[in-house]
Amino acid sequence: MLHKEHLGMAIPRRRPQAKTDISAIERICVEKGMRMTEQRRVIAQVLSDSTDHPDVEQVYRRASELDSRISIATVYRTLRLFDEANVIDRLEFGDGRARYEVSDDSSPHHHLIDMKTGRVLEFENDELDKIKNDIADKLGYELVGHRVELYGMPKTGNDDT
Amino acid sequence: MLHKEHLGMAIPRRRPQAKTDISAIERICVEKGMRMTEQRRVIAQVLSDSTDHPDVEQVYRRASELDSRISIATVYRTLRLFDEANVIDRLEFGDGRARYEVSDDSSPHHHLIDMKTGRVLEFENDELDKIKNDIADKLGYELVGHRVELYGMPKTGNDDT
DNA sequence: CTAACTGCAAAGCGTTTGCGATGAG
DNA sequence: CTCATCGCAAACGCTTTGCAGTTAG
Repeated sequence: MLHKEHLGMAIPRRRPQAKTDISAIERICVEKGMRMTEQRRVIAQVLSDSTDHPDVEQVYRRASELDSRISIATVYRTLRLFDEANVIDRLEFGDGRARYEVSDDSSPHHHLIDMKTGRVLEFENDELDKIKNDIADKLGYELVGHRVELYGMPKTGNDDT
Repeated sequence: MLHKEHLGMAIPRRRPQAKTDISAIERICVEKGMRMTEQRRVIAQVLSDSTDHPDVEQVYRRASELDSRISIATVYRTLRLFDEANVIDRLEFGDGRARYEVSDDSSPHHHLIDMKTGRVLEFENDELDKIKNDIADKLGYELVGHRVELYGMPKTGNDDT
């Protein structure tokens, strides 16, 4: 999993956020006229409790621990639903399966994938965000989405799990 | 939430590159002790002639036109081979299938996907490349790969070339 | 009560692979 | 000749979906 980072630079770790997310998700479900089933509540719980970037299988396993009545089909359906409602973000790190994280518009970030351990680090960089927008603008586009992923090998001296 | 639908026909928008690519690919094949079969030659030809970012199906179709004896399994195998030999780059724009382009170390670039037409624009940005490296470095990593994709909607007044 | 939702199992889709046949070196 | 490579079709891994039963509102 993701532990505290050792480098004190501008490396915002993921906020150990409170259950506000769950109610946020529930609120949006209600707003969109969706039914708040036990399964959705559990999956929302799992997502907001996760500090990593779980794939479907992982969400399924974590949800099953809380409530064994959940099927993986429902996990797939629910994750897609939440993604479309912009409550969570679907990530793809190139290994074929999707990963998810709770959306957080207030602190947009990107990912660096540790090619040795598979760990995923998050980082923010305002300059990068600015350049992205400038480029899109210069090309005549309004930026509606983006994907910035860095893949790196830990430098020697970098203690890793 | 990045779901693109019609990325089907990306319009050519790549700098015209010389056929030197073919010999470059052949050279590398030989260097690595691989056999230069007719199939590989044809696929290399297709790739270096492509100015867009064809997916496997498209490479298969274009190759078939040049030589009908090619099977899609060979296209998959060859593309993977070329990718591993770093002759071509595998791209993923989020629609589930892989796309390919001939590598060009001399002018690293990124992609902006037109969400309206599916067209893929390429752009270079040294500052962006520098920031990427700085971030990886600061996090304790050596950058071994990256993926920067922008998704944009054409601004009004954008002359769709 | 009834439309939305779920579980299950089957299907879908892009990609990979086992195997016997083929051909490059 | 011999082994890398090929074509074919079956298998694979992740994801979606049709259907009949369940449940939130």
